Amino acid sequence: MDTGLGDCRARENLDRIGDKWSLYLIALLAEGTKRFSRLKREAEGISQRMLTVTLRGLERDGIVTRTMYPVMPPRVEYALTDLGRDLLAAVTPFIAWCEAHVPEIEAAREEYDTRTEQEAAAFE
Amino acid sequence: MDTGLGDCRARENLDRIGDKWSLYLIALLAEGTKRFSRLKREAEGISQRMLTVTLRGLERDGIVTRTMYPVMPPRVEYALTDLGRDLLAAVTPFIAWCEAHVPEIEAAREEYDTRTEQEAAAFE
DNA sequence: CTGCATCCTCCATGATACTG
DNA sequence: CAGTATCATGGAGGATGCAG
Repeated sequence: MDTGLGDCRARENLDRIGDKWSLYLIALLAEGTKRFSRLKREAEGISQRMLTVTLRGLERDGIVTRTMYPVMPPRVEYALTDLGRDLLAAVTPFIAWCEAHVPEIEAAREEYDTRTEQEAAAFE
Repeated sequence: MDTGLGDCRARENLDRIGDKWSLYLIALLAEGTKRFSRLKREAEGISQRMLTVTLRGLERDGIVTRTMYPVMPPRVEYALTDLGRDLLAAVTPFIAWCEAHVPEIEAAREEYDTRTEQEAAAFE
């Protein structure tokens, strides 16, 4: 089975998704065009700085568009591009997988942790 | 569109994939059971430490199995679990997306960079 | 061969304060 | 409102040496 992951390029793009906020913001923008302040509110826990930085990266990659209205106070709107929507669609199966297997994974972790603890104890 | 990403759990699992080596190793193991030294060879650029650390994490999450043969010299084999194979299948669309859109993304980056450079120059 | 311990570096992220 | 600038920091990851 060749997954194409040996290819450096696929791994580079993982970074676009793998950071802390990108996918989250993409998901929020999938609901429609939103302003900076709204994203700030809805992306729980994000700092202003990381919101700016992450949006810049997404804009640079052609995943979101940034529209600035020269009014006072400023108004800036962000929206997903077609590329961005495609991306989200491609990641959806993974998101579904996560939700489906969360209990399984947590169980595996607990089982692993208790098992290794016992081994550590037996070592005494 | 609800992507389920607001859910903290989905974002936690992104970490399992989003790190530097996990998905790479999963892809390599999709080709079949492999020994530590072989993974070390095939995962180009990985350090011994990160190979160990990453495999431990995957084992803990129930994504790979670790089988140790008590011989001299040691022989340890890693293999994907069913859960791991499921995971890889779920991520495949994303990998395909990456390969399909690499040129598009690189073009967007260049366009963005030259555009912002011009704006910076115009600011002088 | 496989893997742990140690040390070290760098970068992603966060906190805070300031600005058009 | 939507940023930018600055500083601080934790943790990911790499290098190296040792061990069973």
